[in-house]
Amino acid sequence: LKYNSIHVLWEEERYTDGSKWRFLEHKGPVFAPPYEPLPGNVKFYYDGKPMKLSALAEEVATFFAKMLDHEYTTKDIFRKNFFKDWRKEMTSEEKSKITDLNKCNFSEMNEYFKAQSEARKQMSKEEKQKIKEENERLLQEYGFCIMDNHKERIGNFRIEPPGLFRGRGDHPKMGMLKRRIRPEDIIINCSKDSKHPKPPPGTKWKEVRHDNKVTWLASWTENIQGSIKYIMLNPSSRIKGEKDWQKYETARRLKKCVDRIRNQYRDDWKSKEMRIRQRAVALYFIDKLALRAGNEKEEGETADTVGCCSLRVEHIKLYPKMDDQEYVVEFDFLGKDSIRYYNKIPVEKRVFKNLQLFLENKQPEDDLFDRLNTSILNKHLQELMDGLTAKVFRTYNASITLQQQLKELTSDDSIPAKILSYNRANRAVAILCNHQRAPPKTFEKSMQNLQTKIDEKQNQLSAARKQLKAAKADHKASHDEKSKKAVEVKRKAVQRIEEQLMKLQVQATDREENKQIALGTSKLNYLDPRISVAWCKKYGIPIEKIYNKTQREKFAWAIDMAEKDYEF
DNA sequence: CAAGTGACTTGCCCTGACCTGG
DNA sequence: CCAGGTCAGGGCAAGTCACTTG
Repeated sequence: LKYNSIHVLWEEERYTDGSKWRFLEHKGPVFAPPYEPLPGNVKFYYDGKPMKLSALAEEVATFFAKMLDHEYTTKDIFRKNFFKDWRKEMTSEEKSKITDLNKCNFSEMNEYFKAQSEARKQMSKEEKQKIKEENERLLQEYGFCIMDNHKERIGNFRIEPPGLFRGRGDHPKMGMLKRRIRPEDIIINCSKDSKHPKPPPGTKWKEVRHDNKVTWLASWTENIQGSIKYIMLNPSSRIKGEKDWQKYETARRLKKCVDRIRNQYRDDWKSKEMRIRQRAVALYFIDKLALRAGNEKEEGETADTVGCCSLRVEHIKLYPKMDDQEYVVEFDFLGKDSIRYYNKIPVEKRVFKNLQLFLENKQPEDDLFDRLNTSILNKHLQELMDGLTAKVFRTYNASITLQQQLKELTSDDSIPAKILSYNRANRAVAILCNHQRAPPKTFEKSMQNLQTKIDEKQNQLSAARKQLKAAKADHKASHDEKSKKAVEVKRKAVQRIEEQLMKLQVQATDREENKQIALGTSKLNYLDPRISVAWCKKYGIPIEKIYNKTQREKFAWAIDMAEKDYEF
């Protein structure tokens, strides 16, 4: 019954004036719990002597003490930033006394927190249940809002607690104090005719506004980068789902005109104008390698990372010949989240010659594409196709790769084997997008455990086979019904063990191949879920094998829409 | 245009709840 | 029942991109 389906509802409810909702009511955010001073017996020592800290100074000290086991606290920049910000919270007396972080001893505090977390783990079932219930109550009260005619789950209704900023990679601001957010910092967004959220007793909101051109419910400005943080809805909400759907529809429109665009940029490699050649080579990289756009960043404010448009001379090396390949480009740079991108690829001669040209008379730290930035590139893309931006290529190439790989890899085999194929297709996309993860700390061990299980299963199998053989021999000798039955039983047993063994082996392969690759990001953000839904329907795979509960909620629209013949 | 602002998506990591096997 | 392992979900940092401002 299409009448009932989600996208029909969406079509009906879409506003044409850029407004995102008519009615919005919520309870406001949940604030971080207030600071609880340390018990008197837990001491901070300066220069070997115990020292009682003022509440504010103590609170900031505990942030550091909690992280003592972390590598961060050994880093110079982290320590320097922390100490500077900590001193700002000290009384003048403390400030004059505490002048050297190396003389600070937080270990008692650190042990106290460790003991606390240990105690939390040791809590009785009843105590744990009570906490769970309290969390559930908070979720029910603050975790939902009404947007237009729907009750929707809020994504993050808790305000971030104060603490020490941990940037990724070589971040110049690591260790700085993230200050506590108060009601006076919060802007509330809701509709005029709703019941407005109440600030905690004795406090005020910074502002209450009624802006239905945006989707957020509350916002505040954080003090590290001065950027705005938002409270928004959960991915399962209409407003997020609809946007997600649109994203994939844009990518599908790119599919229709990608040949034209590719021909265009290949032509542009020959342009008389440098800026056009640069634009064309950059677009080629974005398309072929799924690189990110690469906005400029403020130097010294963040870690030094780049994307396509911000690549520097030092990030690529050119090899006219390498092994048996010609015109090889070697990329080596830190991308988003300071994840290393390393790749060697052969390119077309024209691209290679252009790159040589771009490199002429430049220093390693100069921009590779000095006549290009993301704004220029996206303006160009917008002219090529309505709604086209650099990141659409990532979405398009990721989704089309999944679809192709599924066609290629799906075997006429058992369900576990099919799921391995799915994971491999997913993995191809993750590799394309360079989605990496740190190998899990328990990786080696868990591989070993799995291997042990496989060995055991193999022993079981040979034992079962022996028994089957014996039973067959027995039957040959006696030819009676009873022995015939015994053979059948043994045969079944062998079959079952074989299946179990196969399952374990598939699992081991999958895990090994996945050691340093993160599948989650592409699954959640780049792969048109309708491709996966269609694949499940086509091969009779239960959707639960591919998407867990949260993912099924996020992709409810796709599960509702896609039939087995869906084509991206 | 350059720089700044705002809104929204994408990304990796950690924690703690849950599950399983001994 | 407990210890150990796994995995979902939360947390929040770091991108993209449109738009405004000078």
